[in-house]
Formats: sequence, C-alpha cells, structure tokens
Amino acid sequence: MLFLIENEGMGSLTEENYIKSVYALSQATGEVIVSELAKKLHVKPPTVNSMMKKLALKKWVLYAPYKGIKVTEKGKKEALSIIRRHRLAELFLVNVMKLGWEEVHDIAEQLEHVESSRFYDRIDEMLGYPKFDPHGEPIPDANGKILNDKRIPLNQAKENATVKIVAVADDKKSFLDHLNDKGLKIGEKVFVKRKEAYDGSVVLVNKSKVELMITHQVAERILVEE
Amino acid sequence: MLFLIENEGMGSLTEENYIKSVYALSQATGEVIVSELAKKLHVKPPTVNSMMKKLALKKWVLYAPYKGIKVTEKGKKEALSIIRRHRLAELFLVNVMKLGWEEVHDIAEQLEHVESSRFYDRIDEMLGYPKFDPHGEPIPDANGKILNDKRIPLNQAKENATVKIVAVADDKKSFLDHLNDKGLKIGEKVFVKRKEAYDGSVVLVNKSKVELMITHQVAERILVEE
DNA sequence: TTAATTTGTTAGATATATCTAACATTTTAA
DNA sequence: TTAAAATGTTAGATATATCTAACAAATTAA
Ligand SMILES: [Mn+2]
Ligand SMILES: [Mn+2]
Ligand SMILES: [Mn+2]
Ligand SMILES: [Mn+2]
Repeated sequence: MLFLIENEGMGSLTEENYIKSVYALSQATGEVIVSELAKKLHVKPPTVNSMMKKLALKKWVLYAPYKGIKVTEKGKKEALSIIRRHRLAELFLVNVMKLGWEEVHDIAEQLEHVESSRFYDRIDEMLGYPKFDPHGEPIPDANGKILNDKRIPLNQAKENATVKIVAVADDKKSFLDHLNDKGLKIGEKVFVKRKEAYDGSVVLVNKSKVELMITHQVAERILVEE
Repeated sequence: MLFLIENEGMGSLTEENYIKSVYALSQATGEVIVSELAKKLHVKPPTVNSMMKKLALKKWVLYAPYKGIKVTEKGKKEALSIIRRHRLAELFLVNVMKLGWEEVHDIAEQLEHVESSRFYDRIDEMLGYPKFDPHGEPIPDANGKILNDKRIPLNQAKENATVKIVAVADDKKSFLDHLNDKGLKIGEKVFVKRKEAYDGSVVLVNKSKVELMITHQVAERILVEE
C-alpha cells in the first residue's frame, strides 16, 4: 500500500523557488505564462508544466491546460513569506554583518529557505522590524502585508525634475556593481536633465553637480519618487 | 553523447552530511561500518552502500566490499570544513543573535550548507576568530587544523576531585534543556562527590555547595578537565 | 566447526526534478 | 481564413536519493 503524505503548508526548496517566481511574474505582468516562468527559472517548459500541476494540487496556483497560471491567496501567502525571509536576510547581511548590497542577494537566496521562525524573528527584532530591504524593496510583515507604493522607474520620470532614488528593481551583483561605479544609491536625489528619445538613455545631475549618463536598461531598474 | 561533470571538490547537501557523519564516527570508533552510519543518518544500509561507492569515486573515502569505510585526507578536509561552518554558525547564533545554546544546533545544520566564503569569513571575523563553539567543541581553522584536547567524560573523572566542565559531547535540544534545568554549563567547576557503581550515576557538588545527581547517560556527555 | 545471527551487497522499485522529442493548441501573419 | 510561428502538453528518459526483498559474506554462538 502507498501512503501519500500531503505535507500541507510546507514546500520543498524547489517548490518555494517556483512559487516565488510565479508571484513575482504575476506582479509584473498580471498573467503568468509557462514560457516566461521557464525562462526566469532556467528550466524547460515541460518542467514548469509538471511543477505547476504539483502546485495546483497544493492549491498554491490555479492551472488549466493552455490557460496560464494564476496564484491563489494561499500561494501568495507562501510567496510573501519567502520574500519576507529573503529581504530580512539581505538587510541583516548589510546592516549587521556589514556586507555590501551588491553581494547579499545570492546568500539570501540560500538563507530564505532556512526553516526556523526563531532565526527570522531574531533577525527582525535585531533590525528593529524594518520596512525596507537594502535595495529599497518593502519587507512583507509576518502576516504577509506589504506596502504598495507609488514609485516609478527612473526612465518614466519627468525631465527637468529632481527625484529621489528609493529602490532598485534588480539586486543582481552585476547591476549593483554598476550602480556603485556610477555612485548611485538609495536615498540619493538626482536631477533628470534629459531623456534621449533615440535610445532611451537618461542624463542625470547628481548632488555634486556632476553630470552622468545611464542607459535605458539601467534607468528602468532604478525606482524613484517625486 | 553523455558528459559526466565530476564537480570536483564540491558536494551536494547529502554528500556533505554523509562525509560529516563518516568523519564523526571515524573519530569515535576508528573504523566506520555501514550499519552504524545507516543508524546515525536514519537511512537503510543499501542507501549507505551506494552513497559510499559515490564518495569513494570522489576520493573522500576508501571503500572495499565487506571491509568497512575509511576517510581519506581529502574527505577529512571536506568534513572539517563543514564542521567549521557548523560551529561558527552555532557560536554566531549564540553570541551575536542571542539564541540559547540548546536551540542553535538545528539551525546550524542548515546554515552549514550555505555556500559563501564571504558569509563565513565575516562570521569568523565578527566573533574574533573563536576557538570553541557554544558547546565547548573546538572550531577547526580555515586550513582544517583542529585542537586535540585531553578532556574526559565526567563519568571517567576521579572521585573527590574538582573538575571544570569544558564541553558537551551532544548538542541536541533535549540534552541541553536537561543541563539548563540542572544549572550545569561550560566553564562551571564541580566537585565529584561519588560515582555509583551500580548504575553509573554521579553525585556532584556545585559551587553553591548544592548537591545534585546526574545519570550515567548525562555524565558521559559532559566533558571535563583537571 | 558447523549453524545461527549479524552485517553487507545487489537488484529492482519509488519519488523528485529535470531533460528531449513528438505532438497539440493557440496566436499571429500572409 | 488558411498557413506559419509560437506556445503548451504528453511521453518517455536520466540523475539523485531513497526504499524493500533477496542473497552473500563475516562474525558469533552452540
Ligand atoms: Mn534579493
Ligand atoms: Mn533585495
Ligand atoms: Mn551542533
Ligand atoms: Mn556544537
């Protein structure tokens, strides 16, 4: 006889990574399609197909053949709990362990799967129940509530206006190394001097009156306010 | 065609756990046998058999049919590196994150597999390059050097002598909770009043002149000096 | 020293997570 | 509105890590 233990509520490391990506894509583009997920997770579409069937059984997603993927409330809660652990870990690595914001993401990808509420409760406490991670991303609270903000990508900011950098939409090392080189960081105010129509690049003036140019690729990953 | 990537030097989480156990058993009993490893890892003997074949291919162990398991220098180095990460993690959790010594082992079992030398170098640095973990176990240095000490289990200490508790040979929560109840901790000096011949229990007098009795099971897991 | 017991190995099955090849459906373009 | 392209699914294979059942070797007891 075969006993299938459903393991309600908990997920394998792989399942956790899938639901996190499903949630992230659903935030960006509404509907999630198999091929996008496959690209994001560096797997082939059939792999996504079978994993989505599995997550559908767990009620983390709704999945009908050829109809795309929708996250359920349950799946959203799961994703936010992982995102919370990821962002708390990143802030801990920067604020307590004094690592650079460009090197913490890969470590947090591992720490987010540590199973121990004591560990995360202490991190949260030591950091003073923080609201944002080192990249300016909001940290969901223990109930999965997350701040909904009105930040825009820098490439959508108006010309001849001063904006404040409040977050980055990418926390990979290569991108953050590039920002470090340009001297751009969270909290910094910059004046948007010109947006080139041809290639989407943006010319900024920083607080030391120095002019610098960033490409569209970079501008769309910098989130600003005002 | 099939390309087998040997993945030299690195090990999966499972392989890491096996070599750690092989090393631990080899320290305790010299020769490691399949059934002991199986018991320790809560798997069946055939599982150990096939994993040992795999580790033998990686040159972490020597393994001949019916001849038992021997750790190689390479395997020992691997094991000590994992033990180093485990013990650094435990001390970090106690000293920096202020968790109790009885609750850190299970978290360290997960943290020891985090792949990031930066993470462990910073922990080491923050702790001031410590020599012992919260349970008194020596922390191997980055080259795998580990202190070889002359501590003995409390049940082997002489009667009518004062000894200092320097380590515990078990860091599971149930055992440490028990020590917490008895008020016994690392650094504490106790007088060995009597060792019962019948059941191996030990009667101690603590520094407040209070008499307390511990069973053989507990005494053999407390390591003392002098 | 044979027989019983313990210990170890092989063979074959199961579960997870992945892949490729073939086929099906949906969307887009002619 | 068909044909082509893009996207998704199924079937079947591979790799890892585990198991049970059957058998083999070594150890221990009678
Ligand atoms: Mn991140
Ligand atoms: Mn982040
Ligand atoms: Mn431990
Ligand atoms: Mn320890």
